[in-house]
Amino acid sequence: MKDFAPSKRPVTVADVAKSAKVSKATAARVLGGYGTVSDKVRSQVTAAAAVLGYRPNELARSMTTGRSGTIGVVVGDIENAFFSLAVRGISDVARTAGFNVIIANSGEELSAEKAAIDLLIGRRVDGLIVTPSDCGASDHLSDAIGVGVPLVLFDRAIPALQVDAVTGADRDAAMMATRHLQSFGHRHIAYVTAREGEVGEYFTDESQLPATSVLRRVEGFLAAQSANGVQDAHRLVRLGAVDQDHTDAVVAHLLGGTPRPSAIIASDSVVGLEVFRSLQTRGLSVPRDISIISFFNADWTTVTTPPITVVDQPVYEMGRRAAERLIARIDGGAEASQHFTIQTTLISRGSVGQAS
DNA sequence: ACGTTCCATAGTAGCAGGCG
DNA sequence: CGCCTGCTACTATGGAACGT
Repeated sequence: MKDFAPSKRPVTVADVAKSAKVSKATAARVLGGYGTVSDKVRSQVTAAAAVLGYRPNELARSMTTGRSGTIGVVVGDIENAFFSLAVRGISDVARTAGFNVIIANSGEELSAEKAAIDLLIGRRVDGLIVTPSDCGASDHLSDAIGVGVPLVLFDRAIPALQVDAVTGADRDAAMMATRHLQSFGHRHIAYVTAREGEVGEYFTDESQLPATSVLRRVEGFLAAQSANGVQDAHRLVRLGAVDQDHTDAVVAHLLGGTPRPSAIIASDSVVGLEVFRSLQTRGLSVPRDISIISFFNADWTTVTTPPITVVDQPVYEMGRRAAERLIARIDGGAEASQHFTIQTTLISRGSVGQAS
C-alpha cells in the first residue's frame, strides 16, 4: 500500500535547511555549533530541527572533520581490577575532552591484540591506548603509527619503539617490596607471576617475560635479592599462575621444594588472591607461616585476615595520564615521544611477619 | 572480463559576496 | 569594514555505470 506516511529516512541538515528556508551551510553552522549566525536564523533553524527531530549523523561528520571522536583501548584482561581502574581513568579524561572510548580485550594474547587493533583502526579511532601483550613483537604497533594513528602504550613500554608510554616504576616497586621482606629477615622469597609457563618453571631469561612490566619487576626483585647476598633468587621466580588450579600447583611446588620460601610476592592482584587462597586451603597462617605481598591495592586486600601488604600503583592516575597524553597527540602535539614513570608506594598491612 | 570514472551520502571548510 | 549568509568543493567509501 502506497501512502504519504513519513519515510524512515533520517532527517538531515538539508531537510532542516529547507524547512527553515536557509542554505544547508547555514543550517549546518547552527546545528554544528560553529561559525557565526544571527540570532534570528539560529532560532529559526533550531525550531525547524526540533520539529523534524533532527539528529546529527556522526559518521558523515567524521568524514569531513577527519575525526571520529573515538579512542580505542586494548587491555590485557578486563576482568583484572588493575585494568578496569585504568580504563576508568582513561574514560574520565576522554569524556571531558569529548571522546568516546571503545574497549577491547586481548586476554594477553598477541593474535587477539593484533585483531583488536586492526578492528579499531578500521573503525577510524582517533588514537589508541594499548597494553602490549608481547613487548618483543611490535610490528603491528609500528603499523598503527605508520597509518597515522597516535599511540600510547600503557603499563608496559617497548624500548625499541619510539612511542609514548605510561608505566609504573616497576623495578623500584619490586625492589621496595623485596627490601621490605628482607627487613623482616626473609631470604628465600618467591616471586609468582601469571605469565604462561610450566608448573615449577623458573625464570632464566628475558624471553619468558614478554611483558616488560613483569620483567622490570623481576629485575628489581633479583637486584634486591642479589644486594642482600642471595645469588640464586631467580630459581624462586615462578611462572604459570594462570588460574587458581595452576596457582595451587605452583604454590605446592614452591612449598615442597628447597629452599622453601618464607615469603611470596604476587606479581598482580589476581595472582595475589589466588596465592592467598592457596595458602589458606593448605591451612597455612599468614603471616605466621608465610608472608605475602601483592602488587596493586585491590579491594580484596583490605578485607582479608590479615589484610594484605601491597605495592600501591596509582592506576587511575596512570590511566588519566595515558589519555591526556594521547589526546594531546591527537590535537597535534608533535613533540618527541616520552616515557612517563609513575611512582608507587608500599602500603604495609598485616601480611608480612618475621621470617621463622 | 576487467579497470576506470562517476555518483550518492551528510556534513564541514573556505571563500565570495551582499548588506548595513 | 565587518558581520552574516550561501555556494562550491571536499571528505571516504561502496556500488553503479561506463569504456576498453
